[in-house]
Amino acid sequence: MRIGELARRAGVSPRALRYYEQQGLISARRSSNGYREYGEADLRLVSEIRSLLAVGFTLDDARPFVACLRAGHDSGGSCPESVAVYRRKLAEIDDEIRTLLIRRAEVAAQFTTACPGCVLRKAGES
Amino acid sequence: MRIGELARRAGVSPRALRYYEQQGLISARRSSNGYREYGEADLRLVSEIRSLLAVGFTLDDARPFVACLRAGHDSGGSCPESVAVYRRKLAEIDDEIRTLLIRRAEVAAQFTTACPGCVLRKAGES
DNA sequence: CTTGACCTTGACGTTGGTGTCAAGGTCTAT
DNA sequence: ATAGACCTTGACACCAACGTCAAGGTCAAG
Repeated sequence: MRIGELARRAGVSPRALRYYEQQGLISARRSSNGYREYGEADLRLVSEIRSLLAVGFTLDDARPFVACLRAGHDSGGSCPESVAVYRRKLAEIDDEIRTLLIRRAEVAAQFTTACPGCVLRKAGES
Repeated sequence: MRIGELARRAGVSPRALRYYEQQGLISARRSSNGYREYGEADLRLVSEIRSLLAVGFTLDDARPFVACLRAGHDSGGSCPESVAVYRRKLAEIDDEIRTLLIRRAEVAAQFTTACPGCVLRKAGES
């Protein structure tokens, strides 16, 4: 299939697919007229990439998963490198959550300090 | 005082101060040689901006706070517009926290689906 | 007079994952 | 032959808050 069909089937833009290729995540053989030609396995790769991006992974994070699938594993996340990325990502998310909780408290503190009493009243009164 | 001194006292770079000016947050009169000249009130404004940026506000968010101080209020957060920003920011942070919690769960779910058993073992085993 | 610390404006680089032209080649159907 | 649906590469735009040069003006001290 050509890039347009893969894009439709995977729910991405052709532009995105070219970008993934440029980043070395996917590849395509070329037909005689220069068009990219993809197989079913590529749809699989792109789907994996998409589901990872959807949960906040970067394309760089997705690399080991793609490699894992290409290596013949039936799951992109079953290789040691992917597992390492999973663990790192979970740690990163936990970190961000902690940071946000702290920040929320800091903002609330600044708020009450700057305008004691404002916090409990509705907007517009003060 | 000139830009360098204000920068040192506020703990920012001269570049940042010029940027704040370009964004309309602060202003400076010019001495005869073209140098920016600041007063103590400006240090106050910059400090306000900094403490807001430090907790994740954008420069745009900081605008009402600066305006509030310029209007003579002793706290940048005591004006209705600032209060509205505080509320909006708290809501945004809460949203981000919720999003991250959901994402954490999704990643963990993908992880266990992709590699059941990996989660509990140490890295490198599989 | 010259060093050197300060100041000026202007403009490009950073980060990620595309969107969106531009300018053109290819192929199918009518 | 021509419309139009597809493809190609290349390159700028985006968002935020600056960092970092470039190329030059200003001023006090030695």
